[in-house]
Amino acid sequence: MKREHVTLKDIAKKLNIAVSTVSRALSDLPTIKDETKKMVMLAAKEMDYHPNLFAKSLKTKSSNTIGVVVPDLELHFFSSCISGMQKTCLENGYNLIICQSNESLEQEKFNIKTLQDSRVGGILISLSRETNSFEHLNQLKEHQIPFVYFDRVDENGSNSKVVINDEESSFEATQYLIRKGYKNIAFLCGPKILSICKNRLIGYQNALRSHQMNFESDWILESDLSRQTTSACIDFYLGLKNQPDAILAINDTVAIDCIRHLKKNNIEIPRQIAVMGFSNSPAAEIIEPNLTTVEQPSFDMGQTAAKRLLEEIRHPDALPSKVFTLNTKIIERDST
Amino acid sequence: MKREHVTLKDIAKKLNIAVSTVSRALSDLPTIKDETKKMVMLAAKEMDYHPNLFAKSLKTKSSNTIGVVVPDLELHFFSSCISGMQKTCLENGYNLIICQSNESLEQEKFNIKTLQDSRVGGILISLSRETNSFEHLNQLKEHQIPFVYFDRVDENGSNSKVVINDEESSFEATQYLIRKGYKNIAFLCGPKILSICKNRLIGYQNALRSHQMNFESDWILESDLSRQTTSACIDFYLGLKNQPDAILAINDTVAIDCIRHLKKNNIEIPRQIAVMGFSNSPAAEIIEPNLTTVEQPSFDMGQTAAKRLLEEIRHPDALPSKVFTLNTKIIERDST
DNA sequence: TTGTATGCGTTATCAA
DNA sequence: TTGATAACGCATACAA
Repeated sequence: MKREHVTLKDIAKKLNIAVSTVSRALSDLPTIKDETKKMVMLAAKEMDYHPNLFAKSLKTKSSNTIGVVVPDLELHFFSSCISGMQKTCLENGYNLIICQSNESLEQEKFNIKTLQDSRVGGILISLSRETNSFEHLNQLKEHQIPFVYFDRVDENGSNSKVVINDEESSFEATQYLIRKGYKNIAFLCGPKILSICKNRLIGYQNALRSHQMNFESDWILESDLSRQTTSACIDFYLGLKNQPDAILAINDTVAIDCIRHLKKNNIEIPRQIAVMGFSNSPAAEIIEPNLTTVEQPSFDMGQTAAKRLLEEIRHPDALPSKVFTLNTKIIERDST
Repeated sequence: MKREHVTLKDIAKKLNIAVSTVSRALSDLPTIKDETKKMVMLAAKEMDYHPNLFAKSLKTKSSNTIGVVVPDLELHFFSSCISGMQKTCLENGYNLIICQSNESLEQEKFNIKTLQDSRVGGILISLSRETNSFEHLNQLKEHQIPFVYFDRVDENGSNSKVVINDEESSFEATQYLIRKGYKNIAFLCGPKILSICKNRLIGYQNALRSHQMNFESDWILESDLSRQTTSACIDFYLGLKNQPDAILAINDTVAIDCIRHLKKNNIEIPRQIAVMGFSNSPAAEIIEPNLTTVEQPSFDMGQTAAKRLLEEIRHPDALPSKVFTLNTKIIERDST
């Protein structure tokens, strides 16, 4: 059973009125008689009318979809952000087109191009760990496509961003460990090209300094976030003569890999070495010992970023860019 | 710096040829001189031409996006499926619009309507646990919108589906437990409205029967997949005089909640009670003891579903529906 | 308050 | 091999 889509024309024909009248009625414009409006509404419902969004977009030069680019959809942090975005977008009649960069700059460029071709109204992006140039993003401005960074941002870019205060959160996490009595606190960092990593490292260093703590440059290691590298870092720590008694990891994934590898080496946690993470993913509650971590409001982050982007879409070039800094909270569990 | 989009017209004007010629050149149609084709291609690249997909879709009545509806984006199983879909879609020049039903039928209906309004070329869907009617899906056929089920399917629907053999996988999982020497094997099921739950239950029952095992109806419980309910089910098992010595759970989430609650009650796993799950999520490797589970090829499932949908989009009403049954594998770990 | 006419950027049909 | 022109479905300026 074939059935063509019902159009404004069909409704107009049936009611013997003009297409423009139908359009006005359905767009809820003021210049229309209440009676005809009701009539049109009724007919539209009866005939199962669905507006053709392509025609609408073609005409108005604005679409009802926004694009998202995340490094890895399977990481809970990002799927939770997306979940938040999805909610606000749906509430506002927008759709989400989702892309993954797989941590590759090349792929990220391609994603942006695809979204651009799809004429999205705006873009939400969290950078890949390879992203060291921003031309593919900044050219969006020339095309009048607003975009908002979240979590992994271009610090020097003039765009709106939604972040946590990485430096401060990391400072507080480190301070928490210091107050717990740990003396040799290591920092297992991620790719320093990412602002979140760079800033968390700074927060860690500032905390140590302001509490006049021991410090060894060997305690600062950089993992590429893979399990192998993290394990290798742990092995390195264990081989040190001045072994750390606590490890602050760049995120929960790395922290959990730490715990697993430490346990494999029969290190007791937290008695011999404590471990702390970043993000408060569901896995943090599952690993044993349960992971002490800095909670990042991922769902909220997604919502905030989406809300802001929608505003920028609605007020083109009227809005100065803005940085939203969300609060974090230390969740104390058994790994410290 | 404002910049309007470059259109076919702009290229035509610059080269002093007709719009239709430009269109033909860029569409790689045969009826065109090689020379002009090259000329147009060059100009298009130089002028940074991006086709307007809205106009294209409006004209051709087909869009390059497909929709996905999942119950919960934050569950790793689903985000992994989506990751697979994303890959094949991207390779084929399609975009993904993603919706969450949040396990609500009402929301699922709304999602379908939204996707329909967006004129997606097709839909990939895994049902909510509330979905007991399929009118909102079957009406898609009248609108010529193909859709493919994955994982949580309508068994009686005549659509293509991508599934695992739930009955057989569950039979084998149960048999595995039997061969391990467990005598009192319980089955902690999910909402039986879902075919996956119903069929896994059948597989479990068949396995017990064909091995002439003990069986108590009290051993079959139904969780709504929430942590509280699962804990309550465990409490119920522990209160039984004929206590189970192994629990086969409907999925990893439930299995992990089982383990956590059993440990809270100082039950040793697997010595006193063994636990087994379904899915092989990352958390299965993190929980202690590591969870024995049935691996479901989620990424592959997403790819297979997407590939099939694309075929159905390309050959409207030419294809008979097809069921893809993917293989599972028991991953033996320490919880059994 | 309503109708007429035009154009958004494509593709497709027909002549040339 | 190319060009002129008509649609696709909608919104909107303008006329009535």
